[in-house]
Amino acid sequence: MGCKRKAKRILQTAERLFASGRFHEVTLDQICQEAGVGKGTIYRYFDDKEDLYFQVILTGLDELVESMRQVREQVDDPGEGLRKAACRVVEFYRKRHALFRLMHTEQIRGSDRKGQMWQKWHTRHQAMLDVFADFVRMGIESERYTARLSPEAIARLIGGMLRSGLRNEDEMPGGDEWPAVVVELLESGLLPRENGETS
Amino acid sequence: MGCKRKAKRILQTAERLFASGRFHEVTLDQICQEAGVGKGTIYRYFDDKEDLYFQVILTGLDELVESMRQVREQVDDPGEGLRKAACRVVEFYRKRHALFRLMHTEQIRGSDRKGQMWQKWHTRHQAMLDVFADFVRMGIESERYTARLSPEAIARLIGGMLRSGLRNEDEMPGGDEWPAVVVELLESGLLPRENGETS
DNA sequence: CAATGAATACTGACTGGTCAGTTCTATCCC
DNA sequence: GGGATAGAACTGACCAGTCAGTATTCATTG
Repeated sequence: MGCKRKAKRILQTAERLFASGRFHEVTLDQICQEAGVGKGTIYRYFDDKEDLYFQVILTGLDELVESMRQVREQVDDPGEGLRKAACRVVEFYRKRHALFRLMHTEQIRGSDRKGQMWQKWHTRHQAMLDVFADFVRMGIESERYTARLSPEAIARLIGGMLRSGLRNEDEMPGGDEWPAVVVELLESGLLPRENGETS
Repeated sequence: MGCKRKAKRILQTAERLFASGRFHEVTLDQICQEAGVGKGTIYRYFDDKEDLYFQVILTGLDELVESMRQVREQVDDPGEGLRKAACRVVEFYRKRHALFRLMHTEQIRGSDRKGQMWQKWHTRHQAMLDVFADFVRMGIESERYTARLSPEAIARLIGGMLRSGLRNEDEMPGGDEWPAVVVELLESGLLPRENGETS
């Protein structure tokens, strides 16, 4: 049982290192050295390298999901909700850029244990997107939005845009602004328009 | 100098295998076996495993860029251009799903030769996005669009959305439709609106 | 056209290094 | 004291990359 302080240090170090290089470029010796723990200690808390890798991702994603759900609880207005949620995501990944890289370095299938791991990843990622989808749905139900796409699909689009923005934040306009701007851009495509159609 | 038939086979096999697993999970023995060439032959055409990996990506990306540039030559209307370009991207990656995975499995920096490689990747990726950006710019200059974001930024957003869509095509509405729908959704956020503002 | 030989393309067994994972003893600190 | 930990030393698997030898191609010559 013991304190999980060591486990936490290992996770933090691993997060940083795994984000700075590919899986095979990061050695456990490196991790335990930089974390200031013995190599054996890693194996006290994690099954193997692969497990450690996934724990890094999953614990990080859990934090994000938790934070997103708060937004859903606290906000009623769809537009505001979408903007707040977007800002939340961006803030989170900005703070933990290492995790961002890691999270979106899409790794691959696999029907074994690794498959289960990606299953878990998928669940959490979905949970995050669901927050966006819920706000969109809210907007549609209250007839503020009209959409040719499902809320889930739109949620994914938002996710994709935020990801692109994060990857190139230097090209995005001032500071905390851009996530809101991006969401508004998309949102205004959801608003019903009386006059001319797009195409 | 002989035909590069073998080189091509190696590239094709490598594309498939690299897309199906992470870099360290794919062995050269596997590649040369499935490609039906001797291991040494790989080294006749490629410097090393890393080089092979990048060649797969770069040659693929080159094809896509070429295809995108055609769209720019052939289309004048911004809206139509964006839609066509989006469809082109999606078609391409649909045909070569392996490449899609590979392309967007963002690998990591590195100041050595690997850095140069990512430089090249970046150039080509930029070239692809530039096609979108050019159409957006065209729309802005002709005063059809008004945007709070730069054409480059918007191009990235489009890229992000298409990527999300491709990753989950099953959730997207009917067949070849969705790229156009997605672009129109964003485009309608670019059209000037007389009445109420979004926020 | 066949024979010759040189150049080039190719093969796959082998090697050396790397590293995940284990074990064990000395040490820490609760 | 006793459980947790450090970390050195070890092992065994694995695999990128090599290279000596074989096959193929092609130009040259009688």
